[in-house]
Amino acid sequence: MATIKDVAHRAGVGVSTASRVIRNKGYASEEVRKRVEQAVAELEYLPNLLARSMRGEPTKTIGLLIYDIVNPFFANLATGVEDMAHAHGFNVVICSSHPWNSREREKSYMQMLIERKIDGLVLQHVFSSEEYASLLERRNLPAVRILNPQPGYPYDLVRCDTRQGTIDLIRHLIGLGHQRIAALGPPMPSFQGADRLAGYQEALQSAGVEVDRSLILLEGWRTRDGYNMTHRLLKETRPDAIFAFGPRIAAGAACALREAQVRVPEEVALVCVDDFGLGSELHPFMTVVRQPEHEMGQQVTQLLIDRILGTYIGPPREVVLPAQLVVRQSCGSKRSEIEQAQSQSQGNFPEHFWDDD
Amino acid sequence: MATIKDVAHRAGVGVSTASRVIRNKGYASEEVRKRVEQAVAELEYLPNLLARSMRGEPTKTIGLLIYDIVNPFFANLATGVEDMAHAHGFNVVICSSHPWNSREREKSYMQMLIERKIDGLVLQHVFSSEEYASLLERRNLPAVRILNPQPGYPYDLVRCDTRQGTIDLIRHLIGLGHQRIAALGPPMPSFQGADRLAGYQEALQSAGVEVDRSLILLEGWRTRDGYNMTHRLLKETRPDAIFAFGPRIAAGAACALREAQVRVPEEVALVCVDDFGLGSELHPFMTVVRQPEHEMGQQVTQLLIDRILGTYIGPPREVVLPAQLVVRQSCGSKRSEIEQAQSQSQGNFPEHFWDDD
DNA sequence: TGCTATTCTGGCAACGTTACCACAAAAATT
DNA sequence: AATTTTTGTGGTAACGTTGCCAGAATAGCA
Repeated sequence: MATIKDVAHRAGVGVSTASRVIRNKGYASEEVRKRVEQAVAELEYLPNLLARSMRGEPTKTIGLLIYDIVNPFFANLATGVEDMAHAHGFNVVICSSHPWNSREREKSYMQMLIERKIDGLVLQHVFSSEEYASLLERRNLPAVRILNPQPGYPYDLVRCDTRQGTIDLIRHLIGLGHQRIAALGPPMPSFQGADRLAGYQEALQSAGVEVDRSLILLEGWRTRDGYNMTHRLLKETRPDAIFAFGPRIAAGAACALREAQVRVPEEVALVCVDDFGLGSELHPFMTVVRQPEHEMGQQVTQLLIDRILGTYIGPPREVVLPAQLVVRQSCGSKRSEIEQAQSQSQGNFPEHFWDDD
Repeated sequence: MATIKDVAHRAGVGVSTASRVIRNKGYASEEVRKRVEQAVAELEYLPNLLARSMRGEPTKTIGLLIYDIVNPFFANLATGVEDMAHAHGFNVVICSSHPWNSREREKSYMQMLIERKIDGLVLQHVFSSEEYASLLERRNLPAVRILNPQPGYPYDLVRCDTRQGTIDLIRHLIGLGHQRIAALGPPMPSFQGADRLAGYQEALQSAGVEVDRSLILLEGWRTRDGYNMTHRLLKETRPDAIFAFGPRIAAGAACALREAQVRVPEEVALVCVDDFGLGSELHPFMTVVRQPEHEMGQQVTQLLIDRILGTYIGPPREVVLPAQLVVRQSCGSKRSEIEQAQSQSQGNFPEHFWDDD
């Protein structure tokens, strides 16, 4: 309610003077400074950021466009973005387009962010239309990408090397004695899926294990897909291990395995990419390879802020972070008494709970 | 970049006329209308919302202040808020104060939201200081609360009847033949915790089961707390069932039970309030009582928008939604062959996966 | 003392938008 | 034909802020 005018009036000074004191910029006598500060406190004055940014100043706000905030993966990303943004005095407007991931919704978000005069944009979405790129370029609004590159457009990008992560994970399985490792993923023109599939095949080949096409099922990311694929798989064969491309697939697989009375990890190992949040504390204590979501969010925001402030000008940068192998218990198997012994010796004791502070 | 002036100039009309066409309000000839629309399209003009709201128009933005967006409970809440907000043409700025839940951070968020001239505020936080209430009242900024009331302030409130939900849950356990039911929760001056404790005691008493103080442990909400409490509990006694006040406690309990080689649900049942997201598909397939987070988010936003638009003026309203009992498998026990038979007949087949579309 | 430099202060324009007003033209009513 | 009403149009002020400038007071230096 109170404006700078009110403050100035109450302090008995001009608006410019009040403004200077408030922003702590330019000359002001000690006497005046005190009076203005008093007035600010009494009126609980807070500047109107809208008016400020109308003068062309940055809004100190960045937009974050992600697929689904309910997915803990993206939620962690978002907090990483928020962390780094706050550290630089920026605020974040999170737009989670799911479950209305229609084109219309995507566009409306984009427009809203521009209308609000955000200073920059973190994008995870792959544009469904070229139109959006032009919307950004026209206003030369800095934008950076996380996870997925935008084909044909050279944005700064932060991603995780899930190919290598998958290799680590599969090698770990092979090291435990598993040979027939099934792979459950999404249908194939898929950026995230391709890396995992490639890592899977590479790890097998480099270990001299034959890649059996019948062990690869590519039907979807959802829990239900994991469930269905596993049942189909078990009808035809009995693998040593199952590698799920994502945690939801893995959860569906765990479900199906239990129904088929196949014990994890005694009869079949089960691993996946990305973690479970709370579920990591539940059976079968999934061995996973984690993407450092929080750090990815931080880094991509750093890149964006460099662009906004002009700290970095130049060709697009790409930051690739390593994935992290988290060995729990779902990968142990009868073939690896060594590993089992080790895991038993330390019991089920979790070194870290997911919500440790 | 392009302003309404550019549009007007290109269409060969005055700014007011362009404005009228763009907002589709007031007179404009067909001829002119067409030219302006053409100019808008060619320039990819988007109005500057900041300038608009400087004229005193609402920003069509609401703020959401919650504890932790990574917690799926709050994430679901947030999407509920977003859903309803979007349905009314409002946008949402999510502020997740954890892990910097210091007073300072809380205040900085509050100020930021006010500076941005949001139209209203959804609060989950309990103010750590009276100061904040005055900040809102002074600007008579509409605010509503979710989950926790603010002691001493009559805000609209949406909450869930977890007391009754807990009663349903405990009665279900008693119906299965469990008598010695342990309760694991947070230390007691706790709003959320109190309801659950009350429900627990009420259900036992009304069923004529004696409340055994030694079965009640109140140490904290975290996984680690659940883990520690369970170990301590098992050292002294062997309950029929464990009721955890929250899913993290339950996960810690599951962990500890496994370490102690106590099988769930064969030897001890395990249930809790609030669901697991992905983890609901993992063993022990937890029986829970769910709060309808998404609907709570929607409803509280509806209350807020009523206040913003002036659709409702009057005393504070309180909406209490029922909790929903979700029976899975962790509650079955040797004492209830009936229930077990039933649950076995349908196998582990999950009727709904958490990410079904 | 006079001169320049420094410190302090407040008025004014501008940012992009829309409400209001004035006016012109056309249409409808006497 | 004279009038009122409706339709169409553009200028201007205002929203709250800050940059710029002009000017006043003070200080520093011959």
